[in-house]
Amino acid sequence: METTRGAERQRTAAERRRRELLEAADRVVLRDGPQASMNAIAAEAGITKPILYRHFGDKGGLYRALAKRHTDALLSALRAALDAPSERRERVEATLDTYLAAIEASPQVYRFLMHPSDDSAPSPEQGFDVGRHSAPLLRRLGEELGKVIAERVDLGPESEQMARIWGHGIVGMMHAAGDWWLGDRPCSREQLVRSLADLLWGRLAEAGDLPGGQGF
Amino acid sequence: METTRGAERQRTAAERRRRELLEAADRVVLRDGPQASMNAIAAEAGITKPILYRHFGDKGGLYRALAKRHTDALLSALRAALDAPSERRERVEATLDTYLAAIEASPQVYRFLMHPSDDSAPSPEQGFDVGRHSAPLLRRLGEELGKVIAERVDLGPESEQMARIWGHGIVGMMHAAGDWWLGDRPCSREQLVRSLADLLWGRLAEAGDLPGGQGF
DNA sequence: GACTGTTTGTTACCGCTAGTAACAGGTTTA
DNA sequence: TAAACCTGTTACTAGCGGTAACAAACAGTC
Repeated sequence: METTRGAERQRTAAERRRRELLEAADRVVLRDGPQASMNAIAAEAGITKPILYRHFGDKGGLYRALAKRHTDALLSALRAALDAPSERRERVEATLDTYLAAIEASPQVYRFLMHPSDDSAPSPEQGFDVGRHSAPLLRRLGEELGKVIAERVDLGPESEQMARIWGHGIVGMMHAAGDWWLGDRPCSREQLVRSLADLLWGRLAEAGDLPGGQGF
Repeated sequence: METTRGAERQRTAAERRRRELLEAADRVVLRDGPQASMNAIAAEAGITKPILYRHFGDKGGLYRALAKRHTDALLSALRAALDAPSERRERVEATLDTYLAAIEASPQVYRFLMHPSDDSAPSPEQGFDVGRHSAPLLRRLGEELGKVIAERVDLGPESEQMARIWGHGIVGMMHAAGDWWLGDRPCSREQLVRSLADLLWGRLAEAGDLPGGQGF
């Protein structure tokens, strides 16, 4: 019986095809932005729409598969920075810098991951599904960082909840500052990293009021 | 000559109409989410599409007008909290709480403002216009907060740039944490506010390492 | 070799969207 | 009365995501 070997070969062929399709989709998204159409992606891959739909279900499926690749790559880079053997402050700065370097290196990828023109779920239900349409990458980063903080930092009672809050907060800080910085590039990356680390290190609390007007 | 009085009357009539249309759009967006169609909005207002287009140009124009109303409202609430006469820490907590209370009170509005299903600018150009597709509300909040910090806090040399960075960073922190919190509501608002303020007050730097594994 | 099922691919369509052209009636100005 | 303008309509376009129906190539089975 040739069943198993034939099936095997077909499966690997399908996987290779899928990779090819994802690479074609990647090129189109990098060229046209997140609003790239399924037609354009199919054309780039040299095929027609229904095949794309057979492989990925719907547009959201394709975009999710596409996002997962980039997200995993960024996440492992961040994990490496987070695990470097050095002082806490240095590790924080290295992590911030890794993230900023990544979004600086390929802003199109970043834009796709963060603002995916979100129609991944047409969502007929209208409950309190707020954040679900937000970029899932941010959530994932926030959760990961929260876990790392909970594992390594002593925050007293209710440590775990505070660690999760901080994880999401710090990731949000990094993201918003990076997004703004990437737009009009008002300073060097080093300066941005240092300023954000200073913020996390409590310089806001320490700084004195400026003369004139009420203090902050 | 009746010219001026007639023109006046017509202008105010047009403005009233515009307000009515915006209110109808508001209802639909609150009901259907940010992907509400122009047809649905026109139907809610009791008219047909071309009138909508005559008033607002395109969908982006309508959404921008709609967003401005809510943004202005939120912004003035935040400014009030930021100007309250009390200690810096209290003011920071009040501001965080004001923001979180607002998004808690009407998550649909929040979702519209933050994830506007961004087609406000079809953007034929494909330069480094990254953040432009992000929610403009966050940028505006970040800039405002940066200004406030620069005015009131003494940060030494290069104070202004650091203040802007901090403004965007703090707003991003507030936003990401709020977005996550609104999703699965893992703790009370007070606790969230306190934890974020603690983060800004440098507790991350002060906290000790947890035993086992490398520190953070 | 003939038969059957699965995979890969196509064309041609559906319903929906944003946006527009062209035209009809009412009111103000001259 | 006639010109100008505003408000509103119907009917259309082009493009989108998504699908049904069908054609060919290939596997394994009798």
